[in-house]
Amino acid sequence: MPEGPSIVILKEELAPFIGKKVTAVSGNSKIDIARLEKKKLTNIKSWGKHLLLCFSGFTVRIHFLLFGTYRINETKESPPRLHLQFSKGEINFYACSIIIIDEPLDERYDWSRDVLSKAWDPKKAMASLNEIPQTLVCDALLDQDIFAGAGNIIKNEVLFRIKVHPASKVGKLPLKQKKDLIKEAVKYSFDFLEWKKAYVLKKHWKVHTKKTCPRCHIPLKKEYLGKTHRRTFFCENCQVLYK
DNA sequence: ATACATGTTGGAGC
DNA sequence: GGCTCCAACATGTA
Repeated sequence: MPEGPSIVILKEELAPFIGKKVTAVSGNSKIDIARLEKKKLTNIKSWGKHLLLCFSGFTVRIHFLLFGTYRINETKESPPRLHLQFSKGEINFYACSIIIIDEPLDERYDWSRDVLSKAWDPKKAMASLNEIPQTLVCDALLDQDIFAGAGNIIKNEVLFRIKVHPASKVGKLPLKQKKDLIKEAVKYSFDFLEWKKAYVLKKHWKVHTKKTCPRCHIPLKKEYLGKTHRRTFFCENCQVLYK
């Protein structure tokens, strides 16, 4: 479910509920659910993998982690973490992390860090990368403070596209590769978005979950790299190790 | 059917 | 304080 583009798709799917009043609310979330009762959903935003349901004076933040799911105008067997009933239609969230944010969102979120935001600022990303020369690029791409919304699929595909080995140190990357990293993190995220919408995302994976390099046809490596130990697919031949 | 996976947090230990 | 490791959460898929 997660990765930023999937959240953007959800945000778009939920747009018809903006301006509508919550007529009933329930769920097993530990947040003070009653606060949503009779409140109008004023807006829906996203920041990276965060879905933000805006109400007057507070925001409900949904994070789907690894297993979270949702249903719009239908339900699943399992009890919803949060059920929002409207006079026409309903939204159900399952197995996700939910919190209420009481401060203004602009104080909590730096929109220029969201790879899918219009406010995305590549210069800030470059400045952040320059502060972490010892970090491996596979970890840097998953750093939500730098590339909010990028996930493990995006990580693997971006590094293959720019021909950089995941265990390369950020500080050892030539300027060209660093610029490519930033540019492709955004570009691939938008490709991901379009492919996901068209239900053809997996078809376009070059290395993620793959066995053979589509470029040179040797077997791909699958290793658990970086401090996050997330599975990493790469081609030893096509992706240069800068260390 | 057992293990794993598009993710994050908090706590322990060093 | 910072870093790493680990458990916890929870569910569809192979």
